Amino acid sequence: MSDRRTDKRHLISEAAIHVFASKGFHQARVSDIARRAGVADGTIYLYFKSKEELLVSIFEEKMQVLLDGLAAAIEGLDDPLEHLRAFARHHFRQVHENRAVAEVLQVELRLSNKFMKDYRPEKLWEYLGVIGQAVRTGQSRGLIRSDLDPFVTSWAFFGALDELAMQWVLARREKFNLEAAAEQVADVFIRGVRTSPVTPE
Amino acid sequence: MSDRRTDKRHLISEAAIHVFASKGFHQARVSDIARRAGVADGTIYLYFKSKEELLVSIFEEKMQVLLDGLAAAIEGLDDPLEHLRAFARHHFRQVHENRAVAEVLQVELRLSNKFMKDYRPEKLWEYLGVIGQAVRTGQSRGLIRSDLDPFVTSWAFFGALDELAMQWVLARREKFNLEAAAEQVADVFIRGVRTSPVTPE
Amino acid sequence: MSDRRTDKRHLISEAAIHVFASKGFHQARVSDIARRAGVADGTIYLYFKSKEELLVSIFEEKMQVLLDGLAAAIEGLDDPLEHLRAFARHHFRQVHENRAVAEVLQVELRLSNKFMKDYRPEKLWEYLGVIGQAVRTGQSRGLIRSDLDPFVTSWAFFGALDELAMQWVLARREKFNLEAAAEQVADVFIRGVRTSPVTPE
Amino acid sequence: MSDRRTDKRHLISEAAIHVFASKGFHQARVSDIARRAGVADGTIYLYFKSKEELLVSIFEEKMQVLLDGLAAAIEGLDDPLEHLRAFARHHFRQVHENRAVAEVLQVELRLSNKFMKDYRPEKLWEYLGVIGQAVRTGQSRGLIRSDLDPFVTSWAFFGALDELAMQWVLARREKFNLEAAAEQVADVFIRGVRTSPVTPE
DNA sequence: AATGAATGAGCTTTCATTCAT
DNA sequence: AATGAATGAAAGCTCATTCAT
Repeated sequence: MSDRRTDKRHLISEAAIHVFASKGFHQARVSDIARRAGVADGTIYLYFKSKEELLVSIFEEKMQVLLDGLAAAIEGLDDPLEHLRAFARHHFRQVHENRAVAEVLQVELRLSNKFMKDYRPEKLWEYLGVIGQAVRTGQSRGLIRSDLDPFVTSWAFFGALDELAMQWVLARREKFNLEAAAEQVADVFIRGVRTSPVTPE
Repeated sequence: MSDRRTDKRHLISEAAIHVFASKGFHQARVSDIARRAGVADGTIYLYFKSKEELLVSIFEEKMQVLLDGLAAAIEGLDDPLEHLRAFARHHFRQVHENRAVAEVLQVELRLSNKFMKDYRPEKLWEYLGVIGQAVRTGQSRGLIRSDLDPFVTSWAFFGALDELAMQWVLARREKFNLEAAAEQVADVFIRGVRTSPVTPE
Repeated sequence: MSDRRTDKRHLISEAAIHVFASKGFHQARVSDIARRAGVADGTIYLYFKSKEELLVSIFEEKMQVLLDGLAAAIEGLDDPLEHLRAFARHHFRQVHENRAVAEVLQVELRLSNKFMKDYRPEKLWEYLGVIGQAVRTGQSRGLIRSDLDPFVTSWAFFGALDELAMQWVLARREKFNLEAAAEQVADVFIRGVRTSPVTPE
Repeated sequence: MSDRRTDKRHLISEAAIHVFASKGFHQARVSDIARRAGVADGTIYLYFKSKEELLVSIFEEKMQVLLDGLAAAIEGLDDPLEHLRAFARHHFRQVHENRAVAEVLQVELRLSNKFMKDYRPEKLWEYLGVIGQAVRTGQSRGLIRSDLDPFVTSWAFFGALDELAMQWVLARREKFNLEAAAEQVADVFIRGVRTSPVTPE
């Protein structure tokens, strides 16, 4: 049955997220994942081609969730500068709500980039594209400085968020408040990229 | 002989940088490094306790170079906002001049954080500390908004630079100009954090 | 299946006995054992934690066989002096019947004593205990000289048997008859330890 | 100079005895021996062909000392039965006086027998020969039972002594008195092998 | 579909020995 | 004679993946 397939696939996927998050991809053994999922080692290979594909699959799936949430988060917002703020809030909210997923995404982002030469993280590019689009829209409306490269700006913004997310995930005790950080980063970027002056506080 | 020891250690270290950069730490075999360095496998263990320690050693050494260069780059600059710009320029200049080292630092930053739970990348913190200090100085002089958390701001700024550096390193063809990117990121951040309004272009 | 597990474990164990016997523990490669057992190298580690544990396991198992056989051999014998003779006969019969096992036990006796500081060869002590018990019983019945230390006597008797067993195992051609040797050693000891005089031949 | 050669050779030899005794032959590293001897690793190879030859050399040298001492110990003793007692006393006295040497001899005796198939411990045979000669002399004089095989009797006697020596060496705390043990073992054997009856105590 | 026993390639590290100085 | 840096072969063990049941 398709449902059974989906259920078990999901079961394995969730187990993998937690194992990858706690031990890291390379340290995680397939048998660890199998045990946590309550299936036999071999069963994993009925649903995923390899350990690596399992990681990629998690990445794709969770990025899709991020993307869907992001679409909802910016829906109805007209001001492209507010898109940036919404992006930051949404990103950190997701990280906050699902730490394990966040950890795996960090790992995946890094490992896939460096080691899986073939793999193209297109979902990530799509995610980034939302920032790029906001920048381009802002520029065409005269709200954002036209001298900024949307590509550079997107990665810079995402990099800032991502690095903070990683630090938050790595820190055992909460060193800083994630929500407040989202506001600060968004605020700095919005001020930094907008064309109009801002009244000093 | 101290010279011989230093030479060979350096030889191995440089070989490792290139091997780690091209294959990644886990994929790199010790024998690859030995071959590239023109020494026997065992020789590596006369200079480094383990493959992992070799990675850490490269990280420490190169971070020290970064730190020394950074100190020179901000020397004589009074304006803390200019420290941020100098940091960005310096960081990207280093990445540009030594791509392989940059790749290893990316790997190290990521993997060490996740997998070498014990290791504390103090050199990195020191590096980050320069940004944090600039922020605090700017705040005390009324140049930088006092509502910003120096810790959050430091990681956000560094994250932006680091992500761009990684994208630049990963891109086979030059998708963007690193120097121009440094100016843009520095500019966005400086505008974003400063207290005084900026005349629109 | 319990049967399959037992079978394969036994298969590996037997292969190891022969490889250890012919090359010695240190010289024996795990892959030698695997090849002889007709399994893959890794399979061995499904049944034994390490090469060393494999050796210990063989020792324990074979000592248990020795112990069981010994119990049967002295059962029904009242005279403790006859226990000594039965011990010698039984020991040499086992050595004779299973030369490879004997060789491994020799190795084990030595290696475990010297190198595996933690391992306590309790089965061996139990084996020795049978001699000690015979001595103590003989002493309490006035059959064995009370000035003899049972501990010293046990090790001396066992040492005599063991040394002969080793010489017999080492000798390619049969230098001496093992059964006759058993009688002689037992006879010398029994005469040596008993209280009552023996009529000269 | 021959003296220098002899001195340094001896220095290395003594260092090796202690290292072999404390760690065992296989666990001992050549560099351990070199450090303890205060020479460079390579120097050892100016005096000994290999680590193994170093062990053999120690064995030969120390067995010669044993042999010389044994000759002195039985000199002037006419009664071959007393030769047995003298042998036991002498053997245990040597073990007692030089525990480290004893440990190495135990190891050597065992490991060389098993693993260095080519090596013939002729010094050991010579040592054993003293017991065998006493037995044969005793038999020709009618003091020792003629039904005993001198070869078997020699190895049995030596095995008894050797096993006790090993137990004594292995025991950290003194479990038993070595001198007393010598008397007991000698006494048991002498009673056991002699033709004439012994008055019960 | 599910199992899990079996596989076997792969890799870090050790250390006896060599040899240029 | 002495050194000790360098060598490089050797091997135990792991674990992703397969496949007979």
